[in-house]
Amino acid sequence: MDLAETFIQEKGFNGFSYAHIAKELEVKNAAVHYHFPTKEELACTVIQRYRDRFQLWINNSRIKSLSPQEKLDWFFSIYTNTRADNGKVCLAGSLETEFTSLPASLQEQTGALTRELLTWLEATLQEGREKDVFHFGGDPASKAALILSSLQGALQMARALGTDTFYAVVEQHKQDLLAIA
Amino acid sequence: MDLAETFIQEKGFNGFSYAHIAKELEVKNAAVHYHFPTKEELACTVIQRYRDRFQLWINNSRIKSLSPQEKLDWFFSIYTNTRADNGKVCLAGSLETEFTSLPASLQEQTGALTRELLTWLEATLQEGREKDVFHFGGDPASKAALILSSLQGALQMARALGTDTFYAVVEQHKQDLLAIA
DNA sequence: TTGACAACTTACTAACTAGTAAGTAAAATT
DNA sequence: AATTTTACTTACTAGTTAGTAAGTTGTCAA
Repeated sequence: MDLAETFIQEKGFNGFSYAHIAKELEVKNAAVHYHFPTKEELACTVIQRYRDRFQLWINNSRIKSLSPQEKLDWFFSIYTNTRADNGKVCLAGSLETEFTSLPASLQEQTGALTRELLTWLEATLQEGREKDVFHFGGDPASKAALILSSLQGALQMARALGTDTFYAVVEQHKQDLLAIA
Repeated sequence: MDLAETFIQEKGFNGFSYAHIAKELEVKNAAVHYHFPTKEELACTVIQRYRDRFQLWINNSRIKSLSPQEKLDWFFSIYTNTRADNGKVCLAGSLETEFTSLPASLQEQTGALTRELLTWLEATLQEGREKDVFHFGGDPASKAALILSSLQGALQMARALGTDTFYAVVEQHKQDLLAIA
């Protein structure tokens, strides 16, 4: 599952095979099929684990007790670490790019994951605006979608333009949110 | 080339084959290879054409004479039309997601395309700020990267969450840029 | 000690992948 | 009219894909 998750983030769902996983584990093809009969099931389990992990994090009292700025920094750090880890890309972003060629169950999982990320980010932005530390106009849901889409896109862009571009985007988001109106 | 461009935007570089193109054209596999010996060459030509088209647009006097707001609206409309066209995704974004499994020439083309988009957007943002119609802090290059990455990401996100999410992101960008400080 | 089960391997299939070599038929050039 | 070129088709290759069926081996419980 670790390998599958890595491969999806590095090469996409259509970019890896059972053979790739088997080779890394130094086992045969069929050994992987024994644990995950179909590729769809494998990927589905990987996304579910990813979702569970995120829910565990955001329900952790350490994260819950952070200030809005600290929460946002923590959220950004997820993406910064993803970038630092061999130029990986957001799991949701990778799957959305291949969305139309994905089995239905994966499309649903991808949607669910994206909605969960968006929901938490929206709540954090709203909390920050109420506490007068974030400044932005419009709907928190729209601003959350803007930030999430940008982080997704920036991880991809960084592959072509380098990590500096990714950092610039993150800093610009902070600038935009924290600037006194 | 039209079909290849569409396929890259719909299924990704690794998501289509010579057979797909041949079938659509009602010719044989080898007929496509006659015009484009390798898949790498085919995709390379497609990206080059896309780049040329963009350069033609931005050097057109009709686009050049637009106000910064109108230029930005025009730029957004490219992505809105892409979304409307069967839920396609940004060419650069699609290629960046598969970047690590792409031949070197395609990686270079992808980088060049992204830089060209970014350069134009940066100049437009700077022009708008100088004319006091756009308001944002920080470097225009960073703000350009933020907006481009977000448009890329929003097209992908819209596949999982629907077109409304894409529109919300575009409106939020306008809100952010045009809000009086 | 037997037997059940988990975790494999061996050996395979059918479909698809990019790419090629040789032949063909019509159009354009000489 | 003869020749060349363009745009194919037919027929193929070698490699990869997800997935399967049948057999093997070690572990653990009754």
